Amino acid sequence: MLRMSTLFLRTLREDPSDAEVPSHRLLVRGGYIRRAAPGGYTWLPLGWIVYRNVERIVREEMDAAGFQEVHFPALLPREPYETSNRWTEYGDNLFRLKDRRGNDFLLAPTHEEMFTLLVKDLYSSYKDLPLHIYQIQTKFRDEARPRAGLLRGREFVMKDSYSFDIDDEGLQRSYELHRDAYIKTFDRLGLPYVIVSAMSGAMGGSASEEFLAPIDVGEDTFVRCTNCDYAANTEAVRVRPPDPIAIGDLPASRVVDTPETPTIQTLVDLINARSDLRHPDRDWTAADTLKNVIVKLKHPDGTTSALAVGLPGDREVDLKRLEAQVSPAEVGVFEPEDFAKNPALVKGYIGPGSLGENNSSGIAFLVDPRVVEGSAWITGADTPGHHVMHLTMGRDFTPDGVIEAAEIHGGDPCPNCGAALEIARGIEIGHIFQLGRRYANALGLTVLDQNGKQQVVTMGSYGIGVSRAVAAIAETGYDDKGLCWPREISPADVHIVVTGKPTDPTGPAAEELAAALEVAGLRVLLDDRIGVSPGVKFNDAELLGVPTIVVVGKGLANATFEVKDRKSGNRTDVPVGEAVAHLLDVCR
RNA sequence: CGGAAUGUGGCGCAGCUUGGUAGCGCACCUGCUUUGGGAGCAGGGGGUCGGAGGUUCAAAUCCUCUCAUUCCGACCA
Repeated sequence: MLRMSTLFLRTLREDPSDAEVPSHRLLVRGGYIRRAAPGGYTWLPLGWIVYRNVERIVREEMDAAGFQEVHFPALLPREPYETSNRWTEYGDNLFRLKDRRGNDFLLAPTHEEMFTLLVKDLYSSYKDLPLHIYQIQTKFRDEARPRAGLLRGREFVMKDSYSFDIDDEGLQRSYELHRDAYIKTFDRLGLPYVIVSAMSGAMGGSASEEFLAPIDVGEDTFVRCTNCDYAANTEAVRVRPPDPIAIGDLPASRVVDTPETPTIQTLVDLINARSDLRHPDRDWTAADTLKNVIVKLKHPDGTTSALAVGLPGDREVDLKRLEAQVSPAEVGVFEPEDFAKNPALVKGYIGPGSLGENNSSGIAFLVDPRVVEGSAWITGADTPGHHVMHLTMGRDFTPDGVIEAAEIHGGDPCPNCGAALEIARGIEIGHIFQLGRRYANALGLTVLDQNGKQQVVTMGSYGIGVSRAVAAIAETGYDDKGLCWPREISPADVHIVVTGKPTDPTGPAAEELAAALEVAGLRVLLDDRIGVSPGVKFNDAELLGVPTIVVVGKGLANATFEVKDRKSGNRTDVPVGEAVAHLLDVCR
């Protein structure tokens, strides 16, 4: 039994000034966590109970799926990460340190290498596969900007699992197995989620999905269809291209004099104002123009190259989407001195005439999927003060390829069904993906197949942010009074509030109830503090967020307890004699 | 890494412009009263004002440097 009189807890009446998001604010105010370092939090007794409840559910679901738990050190030597090239690729996000002999170590940000090596160490036959192993471990990432309390820390707990299969079909089955296990886990945690297709990013590999809890304070942007079940991370959205247009007798392209039109808007205004250029049926819009943006790609080997992206003028380049396409290269700004080095580029009037590997600039020219064969555009004429109209793809220019780099707008058509997409934010609570053979290849994980031949093992990698899930759960269930935990997560089933004078019979009655509930198997938090006013106790109970609150007070004169549901606020007077049965009913 | 803000008892803040005994609310301790929605009265403990250097008879306050934190952006399995 938890007793408020002795619990290591101090609730705060006011919000801490450094906490912005609700979960962070309420977890600190309610005495669940305390900040110990930037991006690092101490779990206080109530918080630790909540954390362990989440961890237990995750573990039970992994075990139920037949996965086996192992546990690695967080402190690891450099070599395996050197071999997989992540000692370099992880960059500044890796916590690095040296031992007394000057050898390099790291605090693991994730454990693909170690799992791969462990399996290599023990297994050597296809008969041993498939294998699914996991751990629940503290991870370290030197985030440039930790924020939002537990949502993005530099030290956090993650459940990471790995699957090992002999072939792609096996990997697919392992992936599905994990997907199902994740669905069960998040359902049990009471977390709402959307499964979105995602990019695999720096991890390498192919198929990848994220579980996002749709919450506005989340850092991930995703789209979902208002009609069908399509959902995707914005990086992973594939634009639905329009049908190609027969070129036939489309108007010939024509260069027009457009002085003082360095921006899309000034250009559109000018051509709409000129009778000889006006569209016969409607006004021209920014979407009729083709904007050509030059970026600089920084490759991992240190070299740079230029890339031109052509996209409808009503859209900006979405850097995240672009980077996901060009990864592992990074995207940088094409500086004025870069322009100076390439005289074929006329700033403000760049067009397909100069772009492309075989044209004057020599810069690779990739276009948005909306730029289909037969589509006609108003775009730069590569001469100062001039644009070209009716420039038609497939007739007047041919780009080097297609790239998904334009920003996604709410209302864009769904790639599946064509209905409108909506944009939402979410917290990434889980990520599953098919790693493939990257790590197995790098670290030499092979097994003998039926024919006695060495085969490289294919892997899947699956993560749940356990400490982040605590915050996400807090984030999905709170109100202006405080937290509201799902029962299985809550630090207790019942929070008993005792009111009245110390000499009143309420104290002993509450003790008796608490003891009886414990015997019945319920977890009890008893506010037995003496001399604390009822208002303080009520407010603390609501702040702490135990799902069922029992008030032992005035009603006792009529032999009743008051039972309150934290979430709905509904109150019921229950006769003392029926209280245990009633509460068991409520809590089970 | 760019932009902005903030560092004063456990928490929230004032004081800084115009240098002169470090203050308020909450929390904490003692006593009495109070006890169904963050009680009252009285008394009390706790802070070298983020750090270093400088100016000055005198620095929380002015100057320089520095560190840290938070927010926005960039970055991020």
